[in-house]
Amino acid sequence: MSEAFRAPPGTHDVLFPDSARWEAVIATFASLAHRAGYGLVVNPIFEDERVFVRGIGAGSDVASKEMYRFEDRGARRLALRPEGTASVVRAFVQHRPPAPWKAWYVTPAFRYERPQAGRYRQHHQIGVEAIGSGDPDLDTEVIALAWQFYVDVGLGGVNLRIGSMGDATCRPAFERALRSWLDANMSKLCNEHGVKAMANPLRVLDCKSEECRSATESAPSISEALCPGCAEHFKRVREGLDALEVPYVCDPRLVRGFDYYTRTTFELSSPYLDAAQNGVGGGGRYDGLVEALGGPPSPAVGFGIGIERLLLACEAEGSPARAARLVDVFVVDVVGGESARRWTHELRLAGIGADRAFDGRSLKAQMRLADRSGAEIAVIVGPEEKAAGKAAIRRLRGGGGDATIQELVDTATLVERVSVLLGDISVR
RNA sequence: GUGGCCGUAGCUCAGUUGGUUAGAGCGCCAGGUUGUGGCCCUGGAGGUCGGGGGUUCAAGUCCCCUCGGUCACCCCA
Repeated sequence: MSEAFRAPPGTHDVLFPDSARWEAVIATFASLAHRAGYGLVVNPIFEDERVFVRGIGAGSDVASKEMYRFEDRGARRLALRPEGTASVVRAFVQHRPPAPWKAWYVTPAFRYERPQAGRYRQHHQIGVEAIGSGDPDLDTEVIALAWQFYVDVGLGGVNLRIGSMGDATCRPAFERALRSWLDANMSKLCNEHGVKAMANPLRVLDCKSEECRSATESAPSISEALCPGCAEHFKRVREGLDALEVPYVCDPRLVRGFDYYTRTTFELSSPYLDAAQNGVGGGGRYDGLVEALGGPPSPAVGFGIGIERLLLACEAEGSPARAARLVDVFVVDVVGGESARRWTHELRLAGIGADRAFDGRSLKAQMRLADRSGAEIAVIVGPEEKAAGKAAIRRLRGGGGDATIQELVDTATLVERVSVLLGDISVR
């Protein structure tokens, strides 16, 4: 045997039946987004690296040291997408669909970091972007959509925090005020932020250390520095959420990692996960990003949710996983396989999930596989059935005890009979 | 990038102060039941003990190096 390869660090394979939860999560999200008028958008997984750098900010950790960058044979500087929004915005700029353009996506995202629980070099995000409207009701719609999604997948326990980061009118002044306050209070901050504070002053507010927490109690608050326009916008968003009875708390310290955010930001976290990695989704408004990527000035808002984190939270919160089953019928054929080939095909054409054994296995072995497949029904064809043009239909579960129900049917009515039986079972 | 912990069968793990052919449970395959799954019983396949070097009469066990995994810091989904 030659060397057995493994998936690269920070990446992972998801096999059935674990992947069944993925299918369910994506289907739930697709349905919700679709009902709200969001259409699927599929983007390239890599872009001109500047698409990401301009959006998330050259100074951010993600852009400065966590991107997977490479040069292709045409000497283009490319990068694997570290998040979803920038690519969707680039697509808007390129194609100019009628605004507001509402799109949803599911995509891998790549960041070169040291992997640990709940953090991967390739993780997956689902999300929506709504581009071309600054209406606060759109913020409300997007946040309510995110909230409803968690409810639908069985996570009633997530916490929603919202805040406003201001805009070009009021944020620069706030940053100046904060910066000078930090200058004066440098000694009270935790070790790391003593140094880092000047590079990105807003991040200090988001620090989890006790020193920074208590020190910044008296720091200037963005909520008091908002210009009238931003304050009004934020108020309207809160009113909208109140009206829809979406539970949230205002957090003036909420600071998101990417530079493109303006006005509304929000984050969802699970109290069942460790604090360091408890963020299960987040988003906000990014009114300047479209223009930064070469489009017309277009306000926009969106959010992204990490699928792996979401599933961790589901597990931690104990939301029940439904038993994963692929097929309803298993065809057992001990006379050569011709019947297995035919009946699996016919059943599938009739819309019934069907599987079979290969490699000419014994009856016992095939029955074992039938049981393990999770199928409700085994269709059995042996020499006697074959000669008589019939097939045995055996109930594999639910029947109760040893009194297993089995019947012999003419092959002409096989598919119909199986269909009726499955109908009865699902009704029960 | 920095640090802690851990590498024995597909999985979860035993393996006594170094001492014969390295074990268990689960899973897988087959048989018990020459036409019937689950439960039970029996048997089987599957391991260069992560890799390399060293100490020793003898290394899964001790030492060094290396690779890999995992958790945490940082940051984020």
